[in-house]
Amino acid sequence: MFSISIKGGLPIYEQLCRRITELISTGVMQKDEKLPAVREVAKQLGVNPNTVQKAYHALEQQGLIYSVPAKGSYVSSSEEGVISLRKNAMKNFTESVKNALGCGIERQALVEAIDSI
Amino acid sequence: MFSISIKGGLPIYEQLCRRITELISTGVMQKDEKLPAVREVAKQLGVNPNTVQKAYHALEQQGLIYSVPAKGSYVSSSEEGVISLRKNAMKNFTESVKNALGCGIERQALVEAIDSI
Amino acid sequence: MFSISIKGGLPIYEQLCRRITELISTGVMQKDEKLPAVREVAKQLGVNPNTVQKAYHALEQQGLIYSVPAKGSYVSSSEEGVISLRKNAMKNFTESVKNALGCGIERQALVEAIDSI
Amino acid sequence: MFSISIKGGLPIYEQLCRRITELISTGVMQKDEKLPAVREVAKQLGVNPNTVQKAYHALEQQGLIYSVPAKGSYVSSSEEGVISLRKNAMKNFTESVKNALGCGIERQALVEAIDSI
DNA sequence: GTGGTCTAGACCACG
DNA sequence: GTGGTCTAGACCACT
Repeated sequence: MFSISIKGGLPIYEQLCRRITELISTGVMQKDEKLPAVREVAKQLGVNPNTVQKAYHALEQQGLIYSVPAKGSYVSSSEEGVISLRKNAMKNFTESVKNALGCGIERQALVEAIDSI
Repeated sequence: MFSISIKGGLPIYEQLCRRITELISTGVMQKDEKLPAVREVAKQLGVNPNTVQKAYHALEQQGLIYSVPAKGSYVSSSEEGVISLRKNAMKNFTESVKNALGCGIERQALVEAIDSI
Repeated sequence: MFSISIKGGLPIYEQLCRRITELISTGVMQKDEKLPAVREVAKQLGVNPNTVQKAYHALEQQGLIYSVPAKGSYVSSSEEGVISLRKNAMKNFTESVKNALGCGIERQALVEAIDSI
Repeated sequence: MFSISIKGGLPIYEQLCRRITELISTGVMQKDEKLPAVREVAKQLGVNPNTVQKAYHALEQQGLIYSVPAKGSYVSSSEEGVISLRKNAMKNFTESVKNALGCGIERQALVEAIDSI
């Protein structure tokens, strides 16, 4: 279901967060859909349950999912979820803009790049 | 000359790299211009000289600066480094734009975000 | 009759206890009034009968309700329970007020917060 | 420096969070003051370092402290810190108000209770 | 069987 | 020595 790459330096739990975030933002996982159990994901990836738990916990604090003890974890009802996603997306965006401007790329070039997508 | 913020989680040597990269790519520092001495920067920022050395070393490997033993470090004359940086920045930028659009953020909002920086 | 939200992390039996406590303390349920049967509540909420049973048992130990075997559960006639509840609520309240004032929040803001509920 | 009680059912990391929050909100710990190292606290309390780390991490996400890898953890410069504290205090406050109202306590009684503190 | 918490100990990058 | 991440395995409350 999920795939991770040990190399890349990125923490495993971070990779999980991004992958799940991607699945939610692209609509592959619908709201209130159940996520696979912590232990199941851990076993499938050959990873420690704590690592998966950490990812789920982080996603819950972002408002993307909610966990019900003894029941499971579910995709958040898209009110909070979308807000959180957009907030995060804007943060990444502004960061990349700062970086681009810092490299001498002009504003107009960025605007054109947006329109060409 | 340089300023760092100990907060933010970003390693100090990374911050130094980015700052110097910015100064070079924006033309504030011209080619063959001498960079301040490692010890001077370290003293001014109150950080360990090893940290500054690490930043200079990383920049040298990127081809952005070159070191002359017993003389100092200078801005590299080749423009390969800057071109590579811009290419990378544009890649990150387009990626973040795709992500933002995928979350339902509108183009206009992105353009406004650029102008507000 | 009762409604629960599977979110929020709060155990279902806890939610039941609070809801019933609320109904009793606000006078919606009068003394010696019969509570709905365990199985009925369970079926209606789609939860395990054991969960409802646990809630009723906890309330009985608090003295808020009493059970007649093979008949059902009824609101207790004694007002000790309610008094104890109010005492506890006031304790929590004053504690949160002290905390809020300690953070620099003004009295007026607290009063307004009360009125906006 | 810190003291915890195993009993009480409250998770250890939660107790740590509350204790540190208290120390900050009461002004015992000033802004940019260094918190004791994760391992040090763990050793002193006879608790696992991970547990302390969890508490520090939670406090960091709340904006109450900030951690600098390889340097230490520090009390957040009181801009974010106070905001976070007030936000949390108001949350607790409204919760206790709802609880009190649910027990049949009247608004006026709550207002009087505030003024008597 | 589920999520949540905890222990015991390890490795890493960084300063 | 510091925070950050990870493993291996355990116990608990709840459904």
